[in-house]
Amino acid sequence: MTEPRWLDEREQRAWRSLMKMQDGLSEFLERHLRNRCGLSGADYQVLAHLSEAPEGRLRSFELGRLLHWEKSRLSQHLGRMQNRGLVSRERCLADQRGAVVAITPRGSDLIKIAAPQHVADVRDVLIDHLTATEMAMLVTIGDKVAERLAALEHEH
Amino acid sequence: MTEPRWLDEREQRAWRSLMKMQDGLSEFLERHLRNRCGLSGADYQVLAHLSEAPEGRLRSFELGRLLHWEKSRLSQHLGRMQNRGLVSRERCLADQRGAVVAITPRGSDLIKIAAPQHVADVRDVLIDHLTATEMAMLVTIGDKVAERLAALEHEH
DNA sequence: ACCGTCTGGTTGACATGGGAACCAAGTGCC
DNA sequence: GGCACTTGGTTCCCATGTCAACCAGACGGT
Repeated sequence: MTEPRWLDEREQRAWRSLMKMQDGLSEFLERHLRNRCGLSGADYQVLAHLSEAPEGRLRSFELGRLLHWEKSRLSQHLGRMQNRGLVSRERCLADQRGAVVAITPRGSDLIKIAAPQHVADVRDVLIDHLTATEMAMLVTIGDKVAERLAALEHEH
Repeated sequence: MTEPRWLDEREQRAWRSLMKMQDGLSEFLERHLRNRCGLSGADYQVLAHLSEAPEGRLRSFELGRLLHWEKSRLSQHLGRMQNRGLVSRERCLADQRGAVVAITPRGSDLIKIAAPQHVADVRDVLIDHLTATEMAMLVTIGDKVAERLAALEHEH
C-alpha cells in the first residue's frame, strides 16, 4: 500500500470544523427540545412527520422510509411513544399485516408548542448568521456528498 | 407569542441539506470503520487521541475533555475497550484519585491500520470533492456556530 | 387450493449513552 | 490537625439503537 494521503492543514480544518459543528448543533438542539418539551430529537422527528401527513396518520413502513430508520428501531420507539400517549397504532384495514400510526391530540399539542421553539433555535445558532452565499454553499456541498454516497451505494 | 418565523424555501433547503449530510456521513464512516476494523466511531476517537499523545498515555479527565464526553460514558467505554485489549488503565502516581489511560500495542496496531483507511473515506465522500472556497466556507460557518454556542453558554 | 417466498412488524439479547448517587483523594481555610 | 468543599472516577438505572430471529399476512406460480 502506498503512503496514505493525509489531510493537509486546510483540509484538516474544514473537516474538524464540520465535525465540531455537527456535535455542537445536535447537542444544543437536543438539549433544548428535551428541557422545554420533554422530547428527544427522535420523538420530534416522528411527530413532525406525522403532523404533516394527511389526517396525521402514516403507514409504519412509510414513516420508516421517511426517517431512514431500521424497522426494529421504529417499532420500539413507537411503542415507547405510544406508552407516553403521543401516538396510537391500529391495524391497517387494507393490509392486515400492516400498522397505521396516528398522532394523538396530546402529541399534536406538543409538536405545536415544540416546533416554533425548535425553529427559533435553529435560526439562533445557525440560519440567522449565514449569508445567502453560505446557505447556497451548504446545499452544494450536501448535494455533492449525497451524490457520492449514492454512487458508492450503487456500485455495491 | 408572536407568529413564529418559519424557515423560507432557501433556509429550509440549507438546513435539511446539512442534516442529511450529517446523517449520511456518519452512517457511512461508522459502517466502514466497523466492517474493516471492528471499531466504532467512539473507539476510533479514543485511539486517535491516545496515539497522538506523548507515550500514548493520557489522564482520563484529559481524554474526557478532548472528547467532550460525560465522565460516566468515558469510564464505561474505557472499561469495554480495556476488556478488548485496546487500552490499559493504571492509577496515576501524582494524583492517587486519577487514572492514566494508555494505548496497548494491539490498540496501536489497529489505529495504524484504521487511520489511513478512515482518512481515505473522508476524502472519498467529502474533502476531495470540495473546492478551496467551499472548505474555507465550512470553516467560516463552523466558527460562527461555535461562537454563537459559546455566547449562549456564557449568558447562562 | 397449495406451497415457497416476500413483506411488514414485533421481540429478545446486547452495545451504547446520559444522569444521579456514590466513593475516595486532594485542597483550602480555620 | 480538622473539616467543609471540590475533583476524578466508578457504579447503577434507565432510555435508546442494532442485529438476528421470529411471526403472520400477502403474493405468485402451479
